Amino acid sequence: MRLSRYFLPILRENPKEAEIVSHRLMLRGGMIRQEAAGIYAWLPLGLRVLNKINAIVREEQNRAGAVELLMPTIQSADLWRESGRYEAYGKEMLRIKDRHEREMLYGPTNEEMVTEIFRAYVKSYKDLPLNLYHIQWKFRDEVRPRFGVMRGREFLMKDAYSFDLDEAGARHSYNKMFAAYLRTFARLGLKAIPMRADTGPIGGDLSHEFIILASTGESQVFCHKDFLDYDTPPADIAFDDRATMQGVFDRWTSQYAATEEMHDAGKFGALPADKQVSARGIEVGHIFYFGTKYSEPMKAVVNGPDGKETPVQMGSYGIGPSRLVAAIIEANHDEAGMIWPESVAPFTVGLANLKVGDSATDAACADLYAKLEKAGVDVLYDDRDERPGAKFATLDLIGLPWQAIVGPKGLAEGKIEVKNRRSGERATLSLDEALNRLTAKTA
RNA sequence: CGGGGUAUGGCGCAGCCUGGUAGCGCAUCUGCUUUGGGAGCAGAGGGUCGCAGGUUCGAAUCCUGCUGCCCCGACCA
Repeated sequence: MRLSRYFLPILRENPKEAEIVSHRLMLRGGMIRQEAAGIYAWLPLGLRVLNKINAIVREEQNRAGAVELLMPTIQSADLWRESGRYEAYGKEMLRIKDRHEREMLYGPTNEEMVTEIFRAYVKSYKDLPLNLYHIQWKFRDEVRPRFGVMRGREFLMKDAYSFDLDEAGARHSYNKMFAAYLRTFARLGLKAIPMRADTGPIGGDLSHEFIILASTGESQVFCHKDFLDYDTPPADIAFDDRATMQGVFDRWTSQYAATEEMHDAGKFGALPADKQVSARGIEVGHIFYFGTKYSEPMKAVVNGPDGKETPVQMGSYGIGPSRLVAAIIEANHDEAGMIWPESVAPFTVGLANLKVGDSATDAACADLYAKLEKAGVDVLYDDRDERPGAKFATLDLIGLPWQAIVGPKGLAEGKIEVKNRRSGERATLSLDEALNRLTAKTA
């Protein structure tokens, strides 16, 4: 992409409303625009990151056996009356009437609807287990939205729903999502720690929040230091093997880890002092096992092997991709701006032409740009007629992992500079060497 | 939902107390000079001062009502 033809509205000054670093940087970097309290438009750069996160989330859901569909944002109130949550959910649910005065709502979550879909088609235990998920916009009319997309009213959520015949099966489904979440967050460059959680209004008796540690986190969390060094389950792990999945779960729940609400100061205090981690955390995922809470009132039943109708055992599993964009920034930035992990970077390489109009510089840039594109590298070519300082500042701000800096001084020696945004490491290379390095990095 | 702020060009702000030509920096546009860490000079454009009433010869400024947005607390992917 040529920057001169892109839409990247960078702000030089800090917007006054942005209190936390991710919000500030997302506004400055032209990633989002606030349209109302807690409601944001995703500008091109922000959308690229969001889409990359979605792609990783999707891959890991699919790997764990979940099946993607897409449910609507608008739901019927009647559906929610069946589960009893239409009254229970309260003011956080945005209620709407259509032209026929029918009561509708903008979905804050989808347990009811997915249960309705399930019961309409699945009648036999032979069709289980089943896990359906979608990535869809949700609306929760928070009393006080804040921190940009970290706590928006409208937000994107990946929500998966598992259906099993019995509790043992449901636990396996839970464990599969548990493992998939560990993999997902690791691929996003985050160290997420599962912590036992309150089940809240979703209900149920088994629940974990996935928390990343960041100084600006909203909640206080406590955990055993060893978690920080645990290995992520490999891509080829046997998701369908119950013992293997239980092993992952057991290992990642073997040490103390809790959010403030579930904190047990006594247990935590019993850990060796050098293993006690007390930090701020950001919740980036939440999984629940809630049995027949919805299947019973909504009559989602299957015939078991014994021929009897049995309400299915359910669980739900949420990840907030829009919140993750902010969370990743909170965990990856410096004074100059964002520092994207390569897996979610909006572009992998920023190519800076330091002297637009200089024929040698223009030619070298055009050549490198074409070759990088051909090699399948996402490259943002800063071909604007700006001074070098402005280009460096822009590239540092938007945090692309690699910067290829091409100017007349280096070209006189046949060299360009390749800079790593995270380490600050610079290498002076020939065009070919630079091309090799930059394509190798994204292989 | 309680408490506290705030609203003036795209962004950041001053002006309001004490009513009288709407201003500054950045950004934008034009020209020239510049070009390896957010350039310099010269010129230009852009604002019914959140909305609605009221007071007044005259309101960004004073009064009343409303709305948006932000912050602090209790709740949440």
